[in-house]
Amino acid sequence: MEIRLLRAFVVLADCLHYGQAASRLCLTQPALTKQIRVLEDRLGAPLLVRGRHGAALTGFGADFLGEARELLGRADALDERARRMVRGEAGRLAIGFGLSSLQLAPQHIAAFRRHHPDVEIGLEDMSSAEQVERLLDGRLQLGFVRLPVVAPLASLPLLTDRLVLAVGDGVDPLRPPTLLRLARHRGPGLAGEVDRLLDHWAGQGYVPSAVHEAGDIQTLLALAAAGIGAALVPESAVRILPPGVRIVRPGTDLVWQTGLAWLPQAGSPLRDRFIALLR
Amino acid sequence: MEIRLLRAFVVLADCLHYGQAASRLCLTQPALTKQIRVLEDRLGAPLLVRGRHGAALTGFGADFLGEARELLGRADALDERARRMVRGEAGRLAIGFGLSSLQLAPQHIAAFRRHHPDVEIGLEDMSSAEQVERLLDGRLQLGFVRLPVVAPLASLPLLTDRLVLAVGDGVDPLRPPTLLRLARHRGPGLAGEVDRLLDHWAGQGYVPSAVHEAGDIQTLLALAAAGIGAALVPESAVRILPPGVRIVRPGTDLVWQTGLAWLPQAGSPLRDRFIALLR
DNA sequence: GGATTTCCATTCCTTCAGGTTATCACCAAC
DNA sequence: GTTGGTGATAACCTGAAGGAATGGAAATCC
Repeated sequence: MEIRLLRAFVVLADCLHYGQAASRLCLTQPALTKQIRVLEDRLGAPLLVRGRHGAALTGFGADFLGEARELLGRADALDERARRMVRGEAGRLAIGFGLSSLQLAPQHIAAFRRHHPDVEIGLEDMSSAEQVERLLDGRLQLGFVRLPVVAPLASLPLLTDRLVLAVGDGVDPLRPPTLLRLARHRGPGLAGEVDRLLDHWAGQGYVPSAVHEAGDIQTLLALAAAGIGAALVPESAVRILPPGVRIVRPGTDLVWQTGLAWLPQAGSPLRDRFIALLR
Repeated sequence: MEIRLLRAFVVLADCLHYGQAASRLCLTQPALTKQIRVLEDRLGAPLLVRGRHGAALTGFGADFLGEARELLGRADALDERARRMVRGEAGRLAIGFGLSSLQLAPQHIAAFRRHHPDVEIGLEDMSSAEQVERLLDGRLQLGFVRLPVVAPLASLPLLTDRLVLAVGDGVDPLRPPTLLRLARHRGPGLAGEVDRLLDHWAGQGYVPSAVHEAGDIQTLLALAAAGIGAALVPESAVRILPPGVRIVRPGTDLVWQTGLAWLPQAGSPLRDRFIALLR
């Protein structure tokens, strides 16, 4: 089923006059005659009866006309949609986000959706490490992740969380027996700050006896409350502080940034618009 | 948007290998390469990135793939549907029916629909005269009408109604003052029978003083009940006989047939199937 | 590390589908 | 009869689409 033939037929059915239809199609009349004959041959039945004054649709022609119009409309819509996809006004954007970006992602995504209602946004909830993996293999175009991100990825910092120490009663925040930190896979950016803290302590002649990991911040705080040690947590965690735990600034400034990450070489105008909107 | 290019792209996106895709399309690899490049040029953006081991979709390519598949599916469906239209298994059938065929049309249409579920049937309620007009100009393919029908139309008798006289108390059914008949435009076949009745009466030396027309049978019967005269009605009208009216056979056999009518030269396999089913 | 394989791009050539011009055939209206 | 309008046909031309052969770069294999 060639679009060209359908278009010829639909225009001809509109004016029921080969000459006029041909000029509307920017063709000559014999060319149109041929196209219609080809279409009729392919279908195996006549679409029009040629009278002396113009042509008239056959019953089959009338039935077929509706279907042809339908398909043509969809073909044109696809053309238009493709153009908009190229310009970055339509398409699909797969965006990852995690617990760390719960305050961040929704508002930005909502803003983007307001500007680009035709863009289908696929939101996928996963850890920063998973997001990085999927950004690298292309399953994700954008991710709200803990910064920094590794080499081929680019990023835009959006939110800076100060890191603080949470300690239970009776624990010396400056020399805690154990340092409690979030598991490595939950936040790639944390490692550097942990090292900076340990270096800072080492400079003061102190080395904690152990570094423990936990999978989420609630667990870290619970361990701190039990007097196990000092938990290195983002300052925003004060909202979920259990009783008997207090917040202490470490001796050195430690930060944990959350931001948007992407793979620059996997360019997509849609993605670039999203980034531009956040800048 | 050429179907050919979309098909090439979709197949290529399926196997992500130019050689394999080309052979599936019954093409050589350079031809496919060219088609994809043409498509990319038209769209204005690359659909795939060519790696050393096969190709991979770009983000845009993946977005576009879904849309392309959609359109291709519809194009193929149109092909299939067109084939079935030609074979008379799909399409649209405009059928007229009137009050006179209320007992007739629904059951036949239901039977046809059972045999051909993909046929869209447009039912149009109108008088026999209107049906004839629309059959002649092609707006109707079939009509359940009073017979006989005029010259270029063909017909199939389906139901024979005996015509009887309905008279009120105190009216002589053999010499009624007035003959009450249905309006001419409501039943073309009635005129001949009316004439036969008048001839029959004339042969017996009787001529009614007037012939009155009414638009529907209820009115005719009401007039008869009022003693105006004798109403010539189909025998099936006994079901709606008002009190004080009795049925009398006229001295001669008068019939009124209902049947299916169509315009033979406006052939349509669908229509022919409908007719064949009733034969 | 060179030979081989794999896979896509390029080049060149052929073919034929699709277009144009010119003309014909037919009917209707004047 | 003539003229005008309409679609069909014929002859020809162009260029788009496909095929064969080749190129070239990465991966693979001894």
